[in-house]
Amino acid sequence: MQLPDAVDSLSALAHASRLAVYRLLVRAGSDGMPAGEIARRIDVLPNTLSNHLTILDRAGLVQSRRDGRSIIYSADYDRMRDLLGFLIADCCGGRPEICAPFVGIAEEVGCCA
Amino acid sequence: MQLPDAVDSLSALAHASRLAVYRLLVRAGSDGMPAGEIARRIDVLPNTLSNHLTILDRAGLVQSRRDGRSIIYSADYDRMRDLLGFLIADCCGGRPEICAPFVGIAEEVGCCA
DNA sequence: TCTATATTTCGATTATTCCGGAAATATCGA
DNA sequence: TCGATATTTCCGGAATAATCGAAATATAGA
Repeated sequence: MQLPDAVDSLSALAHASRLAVYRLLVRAGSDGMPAGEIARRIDVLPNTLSNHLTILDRAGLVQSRRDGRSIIYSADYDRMRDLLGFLIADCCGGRPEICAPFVGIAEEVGCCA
Repeated sequence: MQLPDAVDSLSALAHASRLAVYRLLVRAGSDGMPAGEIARRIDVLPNTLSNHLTILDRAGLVQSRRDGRSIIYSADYDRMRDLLGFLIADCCGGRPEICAPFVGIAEEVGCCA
């Protein structure tokens, strides 16, 4: 990942509604969730949500597929891993001790035990 | 970390110059770097950089201390760990397999071996 | 104290983003 | 085909952010 792409992803996530949408989708897993249900849960108008989803999609953070009348959105985990990798990689200027705290952060958070 | 704080941090990083500044600082380690040198390296005017540094500081991502006429800025690693933890924690909706790719990402990136 | 250096603050302009109403598009079932 | 549902697109105004010149503040050294 290059810096401009990282900025795009960070910008997409740097908004209360969009971050809430993204959290919802990563929790929904690969099943994803239709736009309408997202709108109800986050409590935003459908057209406003659509704009937010477009921004997340352009940033590569979510994917979409049509299922009948619904469009199902789901989180792109690869993109998140790339973004985290970019941020974590930044912390190492040849000094492993600096970013040692980041090793195994997933376990520390009580996630993916 | 709560969502509003995460949004603040993400917003602060969602700007090309500020992300570049932050990368510079995490590489500089705890020694930090004076504002003037940052401005030269990133190639932005001192007053513009000062605004960016204020934003990063308010987001809790950097710290500052005075040294003579210079003000030394340094990255706050705890805040970054909290932010990454927040994002990673999001990936686990009771489904450890979803975010398994994030476990040990630091090593994967070739960082902090 | 005076001057130079380092950084910040202020103020104004420009650019960008956010939001919602209205209309358009797509799909399903009758 | 028709009407209902789901979602997107278009467009305008309002709010927010970015940038820079100029002035202000703080420190060091002569």
